[in-house]
Amino acid sequence: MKSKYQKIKGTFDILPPETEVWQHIESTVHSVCQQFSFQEIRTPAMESVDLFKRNIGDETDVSKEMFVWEDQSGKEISLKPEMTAPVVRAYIESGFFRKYPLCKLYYIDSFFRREKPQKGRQRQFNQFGVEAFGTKNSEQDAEIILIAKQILKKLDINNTNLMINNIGDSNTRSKYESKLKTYFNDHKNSLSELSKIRLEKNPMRILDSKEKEDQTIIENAPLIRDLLSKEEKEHFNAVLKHLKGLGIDYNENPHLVRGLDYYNGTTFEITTQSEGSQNALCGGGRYDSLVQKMGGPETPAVGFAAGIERIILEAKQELGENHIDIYISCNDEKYISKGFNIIYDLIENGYKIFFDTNKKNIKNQIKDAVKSNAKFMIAINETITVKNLLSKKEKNVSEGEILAFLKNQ
RNA sequence: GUAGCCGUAGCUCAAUUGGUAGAGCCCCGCAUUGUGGUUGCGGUUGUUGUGGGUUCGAGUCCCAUCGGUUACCCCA
Repeated sequence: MKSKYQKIKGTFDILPPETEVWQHIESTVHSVCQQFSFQEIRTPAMESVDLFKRNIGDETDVSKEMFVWEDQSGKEISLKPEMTAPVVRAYIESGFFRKYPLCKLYYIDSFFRREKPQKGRQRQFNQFGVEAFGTKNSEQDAEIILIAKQILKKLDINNTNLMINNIGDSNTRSKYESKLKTYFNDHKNSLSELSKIRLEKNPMRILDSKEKEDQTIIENAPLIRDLLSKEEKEHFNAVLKHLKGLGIDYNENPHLVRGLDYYNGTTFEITTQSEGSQNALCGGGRYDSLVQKMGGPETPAVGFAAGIERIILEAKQELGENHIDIYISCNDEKYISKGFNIIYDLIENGYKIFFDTNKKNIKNQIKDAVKSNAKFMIAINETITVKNLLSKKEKNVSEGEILAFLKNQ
């Protein structure tokens, strides 16, 4: 029917039976993260807008995609577009850096970005992610990646590609950026129109260019790897060694750079091999300076975030049949309180029931019960009839005999 | 932000060069079947996304708007 109201552009309802897929993913995330003793964190849907502007950049492109408004007191508020900044805010505000010197957190949440919707990209979207605070050590990078891989494995997503890189610290990055700028400037005439614009705005983005004419230039571009310090190289090699030891395949991708300033060191991304431009399932890396920049103590950190919508596109999980144990028919007003007592007993004993509160006639209820895959039907009247819908046998029992009767079936 | 395609019953879709809007599925009821998954009969639902325009006449053409979709830009 034509609805008077419709959902906001770029949002979607998650309806049954598809809800089951979401529940499956969420419970997998909970169980894997908890196996690694990561603890769940939940933060408000909205934050002060500076939390994001200051930390993910004032640059127009990114910040204009936030949902921002002024509340009645004139305060600028934003729906959260990502989770790293809120987690860091909570981490500092709650003093977790003292309580948990090594602090391992995970989340599952909805985020909001005012982008043009397309496949795998909505205005309200869902991610899960993990963040570990308090150590610079390479084994923490590897554990984070292992968790990501393990969750995907538990979800039967195996045709993925792990790309990994080390982008150095902010010094290295700015040196690299100017080197890149010089290099691309020297080849400016062969660059695509698009990349000429990128050259002014964000030269590192050229490395991601899809334009054909850019590819050779990109191949021969200077690599950030060559600018890394000795420690950074050692750290990177150590991470790779851990991954090898775990049997996790990876591709070093020297062109994998993250858009935000706060990243440093290890960066990685897990992509699918399926077609489509939105093929990144999961992205993460180190952000050793963010906690301090946000007013906390110097605290190294590493984490990742993964998009649930895109994972669902990959998971293609079959929906299970919706099994009901017992279909309850209680059509006579006189016996409804008896019916409720029986229902309560059944629930207390772990049965899954469907109570037909719509009072159809018994014949249609039988059809309904069969269609719903119920194993038993209990018709409550003056007598109580328990019917085994598989064997088609039925028996009249007293209220006290129901549980025993069911157990013997 | 830019561009292409699309928008008909709850769902999937049909409607020949513009001529009064249809099918299957689902749902509901009745009957029937070896008184339960069969089969038959009947029934509900649409101002063809919305608003304008052209025309004697528009689902079909034009404009706008909203929404969807795909790609680009961007991507925390």
